[in-house]
Amino acid sequence: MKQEQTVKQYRQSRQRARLLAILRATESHPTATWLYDRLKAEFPSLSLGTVYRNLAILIEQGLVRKIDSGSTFDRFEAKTAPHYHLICNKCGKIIDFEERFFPEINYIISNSTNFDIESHRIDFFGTCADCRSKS
Amino acid sequence: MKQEQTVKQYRQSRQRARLLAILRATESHPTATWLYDRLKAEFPSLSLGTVYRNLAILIEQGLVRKIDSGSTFDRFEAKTAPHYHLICNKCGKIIDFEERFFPEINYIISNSTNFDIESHRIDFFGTCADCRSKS
DNA sequence: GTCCGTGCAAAAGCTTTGCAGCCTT
DNA sequence: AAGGCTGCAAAGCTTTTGCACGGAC
Repeated sequence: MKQEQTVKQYRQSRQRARLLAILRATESHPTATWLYDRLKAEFPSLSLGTVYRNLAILIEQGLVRKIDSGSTFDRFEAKTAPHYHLICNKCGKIIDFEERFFPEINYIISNSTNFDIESHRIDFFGTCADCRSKS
Repeated sequence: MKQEQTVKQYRQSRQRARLLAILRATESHPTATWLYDRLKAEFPSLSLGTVYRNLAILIEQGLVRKIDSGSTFDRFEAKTAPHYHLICNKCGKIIDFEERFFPEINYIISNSTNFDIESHRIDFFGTCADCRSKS
């Protein structure tokens, strides 16, 4: 949350490199613990603190984004093209939706407020196909 | 998060009634602690647990909504007309924006996915007028 | 050699919950 | 009288942090 004024110099770290690789390779939007479990297979002595610290660094570098999914814990994703999220009310799964993007709404809103808009996020809530077929 | 199958019978509670009243009377999007402090003035022996329990009940009744503001703590609002949020990146303030609503995007997205969309939320991020004038 | 990154463990912060007694119905 | 609601305190969970050591540069 805190923003550094000076640009930090980061060293290379195998843990962080792999963390980013895993995040990029997965379709899901993992929690810190999930990433920890996954990474622990490669680094048996890994600690959760390292995962959080590296996630914070990757976020600061703009490579990763934190998602507020409405749960008690955060989810993360590697940042790619702008996209929205479909969040299932039943199972909590998050699905990316990249086919349509509405950049114009930033201007629509900017023009009718004295708020300086830089970005927006849209989350759609409903029921995913899996959960629908189960009921 | 857990959803009850059976419909619960709620009794009246002065604390809950006042909690909702305060939430409806405020323009801000308070945290649980803010509501606690406010309500404690009326109920000196109030406990934070009661605030959380009543917020959960009000949410289940559909009268209150929890907002994921990207902070470490939750914010709440009494549910009214559909609206979006302008969230200030500098001070964290949340401003309601009710002038424009885009119900049609639910259909746009529904039509190009097999996701059953019930609702959406849009949050705009940027800088509020106060913070802009300060810099 | 410097000092960032890591592991370990403790701490922090917000939220939830068990329990006994009170209040609503 | 039954059972939700409350206060109190303890517990729970996710996330953060202090410290000493190892690794990157």
